[in-house]
Amino acid sequence: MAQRYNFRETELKWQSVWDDDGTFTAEADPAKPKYYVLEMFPYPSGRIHMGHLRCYTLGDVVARYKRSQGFNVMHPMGWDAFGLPAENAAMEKNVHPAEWTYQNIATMRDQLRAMGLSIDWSRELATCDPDYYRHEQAIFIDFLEKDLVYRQDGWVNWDPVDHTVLANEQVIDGKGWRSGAPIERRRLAQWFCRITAYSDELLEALGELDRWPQKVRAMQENWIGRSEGAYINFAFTGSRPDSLRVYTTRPDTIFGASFCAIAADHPLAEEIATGNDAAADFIEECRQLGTSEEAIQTADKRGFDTGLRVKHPFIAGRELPVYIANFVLMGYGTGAIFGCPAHDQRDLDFARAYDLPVLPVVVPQDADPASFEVGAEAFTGDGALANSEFLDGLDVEAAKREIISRLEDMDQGEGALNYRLRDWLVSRQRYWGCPIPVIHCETCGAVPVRKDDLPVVLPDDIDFESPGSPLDRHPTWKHVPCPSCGADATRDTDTFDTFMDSSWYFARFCSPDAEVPVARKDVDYWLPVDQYIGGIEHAILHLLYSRFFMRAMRDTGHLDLAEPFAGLFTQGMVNHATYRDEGGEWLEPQSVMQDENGAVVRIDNKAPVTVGRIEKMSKSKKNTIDPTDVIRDYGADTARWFILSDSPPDRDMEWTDSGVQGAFRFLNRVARLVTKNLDGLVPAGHEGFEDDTASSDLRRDVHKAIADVTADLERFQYNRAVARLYEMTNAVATALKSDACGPASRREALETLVRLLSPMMPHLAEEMWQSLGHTSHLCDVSWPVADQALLVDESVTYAIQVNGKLRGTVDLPAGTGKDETEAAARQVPNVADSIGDQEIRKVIVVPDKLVNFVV
RNA sequence: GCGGGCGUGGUGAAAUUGGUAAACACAAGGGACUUAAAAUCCCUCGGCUUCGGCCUUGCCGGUUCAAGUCCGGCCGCCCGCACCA
Repeated sequence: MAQRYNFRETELKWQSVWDDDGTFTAEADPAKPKYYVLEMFPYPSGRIHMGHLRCYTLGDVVARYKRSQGFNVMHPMGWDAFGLPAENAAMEKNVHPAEWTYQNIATMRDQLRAMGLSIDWSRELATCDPDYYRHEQAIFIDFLEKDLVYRQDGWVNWDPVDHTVLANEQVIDGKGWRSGAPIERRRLAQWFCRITAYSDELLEALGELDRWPQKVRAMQENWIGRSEGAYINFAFTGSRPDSLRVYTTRPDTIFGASFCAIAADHPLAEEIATGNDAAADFIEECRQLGTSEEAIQTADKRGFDTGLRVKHPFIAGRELPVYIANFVLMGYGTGAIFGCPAHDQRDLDFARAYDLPVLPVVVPQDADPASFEVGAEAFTGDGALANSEFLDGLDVEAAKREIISRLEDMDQGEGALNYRLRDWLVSRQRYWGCPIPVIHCETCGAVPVRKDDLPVVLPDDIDFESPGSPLDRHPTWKHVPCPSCGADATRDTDTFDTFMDSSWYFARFCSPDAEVPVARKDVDYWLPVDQYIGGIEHAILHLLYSRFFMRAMRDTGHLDLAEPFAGLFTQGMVNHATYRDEGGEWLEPQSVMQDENGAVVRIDNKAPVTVGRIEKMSKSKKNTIDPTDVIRDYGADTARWFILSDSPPDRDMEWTDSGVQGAFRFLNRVARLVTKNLDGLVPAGHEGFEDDTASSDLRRDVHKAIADVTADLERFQYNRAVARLYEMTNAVATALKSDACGPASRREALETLVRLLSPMMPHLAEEMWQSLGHTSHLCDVSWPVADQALLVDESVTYAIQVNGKLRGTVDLPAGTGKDETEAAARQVPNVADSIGDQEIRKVIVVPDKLVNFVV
């Protein structure tokens, strides 16, 4: 009996062949078209998980497929190696962060190698390597000189659990993105990247990223949050010489203004609070108010009358009260607004609470201006201006233009674009990150480290015993002379946000050994990344920062590129059912089984188990499967095949043991199919085919499969490609069972099957290719091309409809004429019955498709 | 509230973008081989049916010879953002 396919031996064999031959080592070659495939590099947390397996399998299919199409493919791998978990491990297990990190990298590299990925390992990098981060420090210094980074004292987001500040993007629902702890506000001097310098460019360019998911583009658009409006300066009454500057998107409603309001953090509010306990109490109250969604939605609109009054810019003698209000945010616009209750819901709620006037100044098209009133809901639609002197009768857009032009003439304001996007805070009070290459001197201020003195290396002897920043506590490291004046000075003891590390690693991959951050000729050849693959969770953070970084690197002369990722694919999550015992404790999938009645029970004591929701694999719910176990038990090809097979790659998928076994069965079936049919083939390399009916039919099936699978791979529809290959395998197996097909057509069928499978199950494909008598390696063989002549069928099945409903089918030779087709359709028995004695009013004939009788 | 997406068998899904709905797989059931099991192979598998067929893509309506697909209105679910002035 035929031996079972030995996946263990075979997979190891081909992995070392590829390795020894340097098969996947890429070299820049301007004569060849390049293709840069990249998956988001992993954080070395300890072991690879199913999300990695899915992501890297998807990327490897792209890489192998493009390679077989003649592209010069670069497919590198590296490690996003700085970050807090290494420090936590240091505290919990008393191991140095570097040691912990490099051990994890070693483990995970082996795990990835076992997947049989077509990776160019010669380009491997780790962001915690001084040879990597010295270049990041150099880039930062260049940014500093171009004013693309700056240091500023201000309110920042403080994570009290991770003991560090966070960027706005890292605060989710008012909580730290890693720790989940409620964020506190602190005043600190910190480094910022001037991402807002590119607000408009980052927004505009989204329109050209046509190979990005619509969803990600929409999310970035919202995040950048462009709005058009105006600044208006309201002069104070009395002797105060300055004015209150507000931002509004509805300057047209100025005649309906009944108050102004400022944020609790507004400088004016702080000024008032000194010497005014009631104001100070109110401000404190606003700060205490939770930032959670629920707190915001249920919070009443509340204000504190400062006693200050401002003058209405267009109505002589009209004065507006100035409140400190809990619904005004310091972080948007100027932190101050004018309130027009009739046309803004928040302003209306506030006006009702404090008994302020509600005067409609825009009336809907079909309403009577004399009687139109606003009740519980503000009117925010378009309409005609009213009660607004010179604006009366204009529509909203025209009124905006008019009022802005008047404000500008009076020098009391101007039209403006405003963005929600804030500058990116990159300082972190942590040890395991890239040191910020700046020295603080009492006389010279913040001075960049001289480039010759780079890298600023992290000290190894570090203590994690007490809280706070380990670098700041280090006895000697921070004490250095000022590079400018030579006096005693101190290093910046903060490190970079790790998103800095990942904002340019894809560029470093192009020239991993260069003495400069990026070698121009290499990035010019390889960038942009043609296909980038990763999780949707980076839709804003990593992807937005990287887009900023390329522009900033462009403007500091490192490269000439704006968009780093021409194509982006966001893969779905890997889910698994969850299990709980009678006590409600989570159980691992390995510890449950089905008993003889089909009920799910514990393996050890047969106690009943509750099967819960199918959820994202997570340690806390214990519903994880270790990819390495699957590879050990079934092989990498099986794991790859299964993860591609069931669900579209961008959708969530469910990992099931039965699905894996199904994939395993298929693999063995392919191996059996090839091995059993080796006898009686023409030799490898034979040209020409038999033209008998059976052989031609087989060849037609084979070439249709080539066309379909190729189209599916092009469009990232790997689940369809898998289904099509199942179908092809069934067809080939059936055809080869009889002796009717000729030896050349049989060889073509088997070889084509193996070639089409190769991007997804590369080891088995190589092995079968060798069994078929080839000395070349399949990964060097070009992708099959479908013979167009074989894609056309000799006969087609027509659908015959009556009034659009299917009533029968008929087989006719391809290209049959309309009249002949209609005549044949009338003969179909059920069709004649359906028509009965009704009059046929119309006949639609779609060539080679269908006939529709309309009665 | 704003933005994006989805809704098809027991399950994951497919439908060449308006042209035979449910391909392919998983699960389930039946059978063959075997002393037995594993492996393998074959058959059935949306609903109803008088076995001729008829009906079926969240709900209602529309366009069309023809709608899972396009348009309008509901209902439900998922994701992102949000007192953003």
